[in-house]
Amino acid sequence: MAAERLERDFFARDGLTVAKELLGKILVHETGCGTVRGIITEVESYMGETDKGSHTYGGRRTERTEPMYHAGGTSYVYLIYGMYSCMNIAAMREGIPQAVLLRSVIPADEESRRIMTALRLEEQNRRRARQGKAPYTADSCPGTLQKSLADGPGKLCIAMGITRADNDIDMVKSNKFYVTEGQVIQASQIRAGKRIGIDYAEEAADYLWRFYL
DNA sequence: CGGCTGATCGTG
DNA sequence: ACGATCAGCCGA
Repeated sequence: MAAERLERDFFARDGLTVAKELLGKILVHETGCGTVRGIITEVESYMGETDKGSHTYGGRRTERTEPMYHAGGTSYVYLIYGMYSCMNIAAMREGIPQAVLLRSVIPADEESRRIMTALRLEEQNRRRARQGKAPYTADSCPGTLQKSLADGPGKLCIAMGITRADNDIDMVKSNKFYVTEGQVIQASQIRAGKRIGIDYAEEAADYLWRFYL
């Protein structure tokens, strides 16, 4: 019944190939609230030390970027803007820091939808508590919260319960955090666009290295 | 549009 | 040690 897990050879390819191939695959995370499965619908490629948009541009191999230098299939989860996590999967092999940023998923089944909604509601209510506002209930929350569950890298991590505790995990070996086969995607279903949020990357900001269904 | 938020990393 | 920077999200 359970779909087949992606192995090392899948991830041990270049970052553009791995990114496009990840579309339609299923990200699986076992959380305290249950197992969440998300169909990957939007990704971006970060192509290593020569890519001005990458954290590893110019060979910045630091404690933070270390997971990108690890074997293809290694998770790279980092904190952005002081409040959100972003989830990447390393491509290629040890020493070559290419990676794929996961930007958007949709729930793969009803159970996953339930968990994602609960996790997003929980996060939203933490915000409301800081603002001194009454918490939402499942019924009183804005409809957009239900419809835009995990469409953005920060929201994806919230909805799938991904935190920095999930950083530098070998997703080929882990039993709690991995990727499986999913939908068959035709090349004609894949759109490409500019990567988001890297205005500082000069000409690299215009490369069409974002892929989505 | 601006505010939120804190780890990270280059610079002194 | 310090401070600018950020591969986002939300609400006005």
